Amino acid sequence: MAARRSSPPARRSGAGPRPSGRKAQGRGGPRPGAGGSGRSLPRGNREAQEKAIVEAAERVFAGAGFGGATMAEIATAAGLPKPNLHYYFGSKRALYRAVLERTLREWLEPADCIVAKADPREALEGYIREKMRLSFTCPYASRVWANELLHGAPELRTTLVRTLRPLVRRKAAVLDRWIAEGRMAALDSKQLFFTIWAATQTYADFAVQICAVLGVEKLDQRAQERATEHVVGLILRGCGLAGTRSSRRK
Amino acid sequence: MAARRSSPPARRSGAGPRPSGRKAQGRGGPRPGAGGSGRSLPRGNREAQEKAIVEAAERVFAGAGFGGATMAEIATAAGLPKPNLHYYFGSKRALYRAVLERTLREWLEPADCIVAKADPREALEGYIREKMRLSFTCPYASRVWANELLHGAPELRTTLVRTLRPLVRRKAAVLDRWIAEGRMAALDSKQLFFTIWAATQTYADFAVQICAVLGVEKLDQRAQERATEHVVGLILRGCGLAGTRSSRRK
DNA sequence: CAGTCAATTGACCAAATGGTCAAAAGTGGG
DNA sequence: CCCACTTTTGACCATTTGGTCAATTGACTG
Repeated sequence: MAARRSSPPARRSGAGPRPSGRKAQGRGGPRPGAGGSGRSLPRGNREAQEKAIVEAAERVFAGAGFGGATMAEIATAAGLPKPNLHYYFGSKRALYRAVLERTLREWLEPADCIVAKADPREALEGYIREKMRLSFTCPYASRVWANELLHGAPELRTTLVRTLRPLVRRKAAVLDRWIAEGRMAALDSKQLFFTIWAATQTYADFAVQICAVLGVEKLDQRAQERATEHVVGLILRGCGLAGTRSSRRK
Repeated sequence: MAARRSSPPARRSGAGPRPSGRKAQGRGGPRPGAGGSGRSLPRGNREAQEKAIVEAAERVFAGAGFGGATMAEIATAAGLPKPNLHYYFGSKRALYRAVLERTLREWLEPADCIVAKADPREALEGYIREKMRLSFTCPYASRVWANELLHGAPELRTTLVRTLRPLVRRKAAVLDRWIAEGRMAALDSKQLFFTIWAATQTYADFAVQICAVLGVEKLDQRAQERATEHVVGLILRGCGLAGTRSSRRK
């Protein structure tokens, strides 16, 4: 755990005067190792590499959690040698944080449609549909996020308080106004967000369970639409916003 | 009585011809080892020990996932030396499975109240309330389960298909009958289960997020009741079961 | 072409971890 | 008290894993 290494990616700066134990000496076998190698990816610039690494990391972290994922696995998934990940991100934790930050953006964005001047039903329906769409199209991001929360959010507890909380406060205020104006049922607006998040992201986070119960290998277009209509319908009705027109498709 | 050993702790199954590497041996010397010791726990019988281990494991697995949890940590949490865990469960995976199996029972039980002869509103309300209660009282179990699903359910995919699926099929049939009889709104009964699970368990799985957004350290009795009334109200309304009487408290 | 700096990579290492052993302690019967 | 059997432990080990380095390659400039 030494090497705190808070320094940014490259920033190699002067030659690390690391005391380096360096006791070493040849282990028993020289280990041919090496083997193959041969470059494979048409490396692009720094940005492209970082993106490739973060995307690979997202998949691996989503599939095994922070503790279960290994840098070697991520490196393989990204098609790069392991030291490369450290070159760009410094440490496993730093890479993990990068993945989480990327996820946060996707997480907050959909709420943009909830504004005072919008129509309550349209705004909420749009929000739910967008959340459902993201659950189906970007399940990895949702899972990484879920995994982090599940384990107590060790990396982003402060982010939750500093970013998510204010956002929810603002959006909840909008809902409260709609409620006060009698435009939707009276309910706890913050809790409503929790329910919407849960109901929509369950299709990304717990997809295996849903597929197992439905007896399918994977949710096809048709099943995704069914699920979306169900969630939209149930929640809108729960909010007293049951549009007369069921608003087929988006 | 040899019978004692009925419960096959390490699955050693008879003369398990475990291929066990059984490599070398003859360590340096006999190693005096066995120094002080000083027992600490008033050990009970086999059953009590296993229970203590599983409970400790549940907490640790919930907090770090399968990959992030370590046997040493679980041993410490259980107040036992590490080899003890292996003596009773054989391996980390086996212990993990034991935890999951324990969780499964809690998971399925609450659905018992959903039977054809029951009143739709009362049955669903009771189910949701029980799920909420479990989320608040046994968050660890829910988190272990969630973590397993999140990572693709490598250990219990078959259990999902063989146990959960049939159960949902039966319960969904009950709901479908109620729907056909016009006793509740027409909706996809299986999807309804997904939504109920998600909406209720989010209070266990993602408690940190909820606490962060609400700006509290922990959900107290009052907050738990608020959350419960919210979920019950929203879903019942969504199912067209809005009891005229809001059914305060249970 | 030499010089400089970013990017790349194979080889290693120290620490952590799942798992194993053999030597104790109990425990109960004869 | 001896014997057979179950439990309990401290000490270890093989392997995995995050992380580091020195050396090398590539691109761009003067």
